[in-house]
Amino acid sequence: MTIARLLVVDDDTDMRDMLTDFLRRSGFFVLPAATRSEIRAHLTAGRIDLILLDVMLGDESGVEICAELRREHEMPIILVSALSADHQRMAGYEVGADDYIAKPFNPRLLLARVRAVLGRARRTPSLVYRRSTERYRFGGWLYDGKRDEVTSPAGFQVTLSRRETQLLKVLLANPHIPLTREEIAASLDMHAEDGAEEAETSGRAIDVLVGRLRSKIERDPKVPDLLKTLRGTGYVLATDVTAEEA
Amino acid sequence: MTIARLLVVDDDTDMRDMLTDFLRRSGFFVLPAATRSEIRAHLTAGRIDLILLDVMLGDESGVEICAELRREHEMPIILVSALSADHQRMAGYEVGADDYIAKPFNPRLLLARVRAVLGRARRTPSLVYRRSTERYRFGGWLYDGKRDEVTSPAGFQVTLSRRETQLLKVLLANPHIPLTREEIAASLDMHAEDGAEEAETSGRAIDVLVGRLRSKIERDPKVPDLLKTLRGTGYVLATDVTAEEA
DNA sequence: CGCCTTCGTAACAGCATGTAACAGGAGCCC
DNA sequence: GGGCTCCTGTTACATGCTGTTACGAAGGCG
Repeated sequence: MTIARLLVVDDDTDMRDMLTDFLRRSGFFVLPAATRSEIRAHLTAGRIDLILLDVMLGDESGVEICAELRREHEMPIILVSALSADHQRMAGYEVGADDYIAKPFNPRLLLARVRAVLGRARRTPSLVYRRSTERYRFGGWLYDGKRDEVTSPAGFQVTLSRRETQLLKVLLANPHIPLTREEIAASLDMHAEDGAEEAETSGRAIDVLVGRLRSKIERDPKVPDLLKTLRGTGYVLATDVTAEEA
Repeated sequence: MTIARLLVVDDDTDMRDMLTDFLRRSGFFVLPAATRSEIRAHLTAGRIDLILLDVMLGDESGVEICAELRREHEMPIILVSALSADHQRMAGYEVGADDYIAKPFNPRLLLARVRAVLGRARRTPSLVYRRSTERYRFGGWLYDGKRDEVTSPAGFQVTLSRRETQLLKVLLANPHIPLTREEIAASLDMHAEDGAEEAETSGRAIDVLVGRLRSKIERDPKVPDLLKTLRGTGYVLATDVTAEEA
């Protein structure tokens, strides 16, 4: 996970400072802004992951600015406002806001929303559409879905077993997205329904499977940690994935 | 099997996120949508293999949308609804839905239906999942956010554990800004809420963690005190941080 | 200087993970 | 069928990570 860069937009100095301070102390990189032109300046200057936008910006309407930003940029926007009436909330969502928080808000709640929106956005990959079969390139490796073969960065062919192939596919479909063991197991139709109880099987099957895939796919020390372990959680494919022309 | 692309349409954020998340973790590529216009946008932008459509879309009727989509597109549609009465089920089928699932539904069942419906025509995608790299330079050190590695001023690589990495990120995001132990702990999702009481845990976890990070990062006596202690308060990263392009 | 608080850190215990070894099963060839 | 090979889940053990504890050092204050 990279460090998220937030843009806090509010023309009220106190509120802006409070928000900025709070979010900084919560581990975010925060840029404060008060006007439309400052927003533009920051957007031009560097990457922004999320905009916290006050609905009342002096004479300007945050909702309008939100709509405007939405037309030109992709990053998520959270609207902040003292107006919490439902129709106003709807107005926010309709112009494309990812969330709408009413003041005064619980700091914990704000954090939760920010993280939720960031998480959601992180899961929306940027796409490039082309025509192709299904060959995926990831971290130098090539997976050919038609032949069920994997080619190493050096050009060596590696044969994967059924389980290993299934696992790789699930990972390729979810790059950068953490997957728990349970989710992986479900995707592979492992430890099917045990009637009612979540028998949790002997659990370690996924670990061993991941280990086996690693031993075949991560031999190259130049591209390590393709498959990262998330302690207490599961695993992630920590590399970009590209689909290729056949 | 290619990776299927699903469009999940529901105006209820929670339900939509739940569905999206579940299907993604089951190996599908999922695009979420909440409104009629979002549906159109996604359909225009790229291939969709299956649409999961909620019957109640705010003011709009999912059934109507379904009929409309059917007139213009060929892809299969599964209607999802809290209304399970037979006549409504029939209304769904009559407008051309390929299946009709009543909420609340068994996730396994949903998966089975989706896979069944997908067991028909399919094309092939091409997509790119990208992720920006982040590198930060601080006090001679370099942190590579993509590889989670730290390089010393002398050029030696240092491996950080998960917690150490998290801590470093929070510090990098807040250079020169004092952070209390509580703030750090919150950022690391430590000692979550203990129900009601702020149990304060045994407290010293952060101290120990800081110590461990120091032992790895401050070995160079030429650049001491990167990580300063604020007695009675917390810690500060006492150096400038520069973000680098990948 | 004496007392109390805060901090640094070594040692420890619990636990999650990596992995080698094993055993049952499916497919295959003779 | 018998024997072989590969695949796959289980088990057992080694390793590394993480929070806790304990104790001594350092800081603060009268």
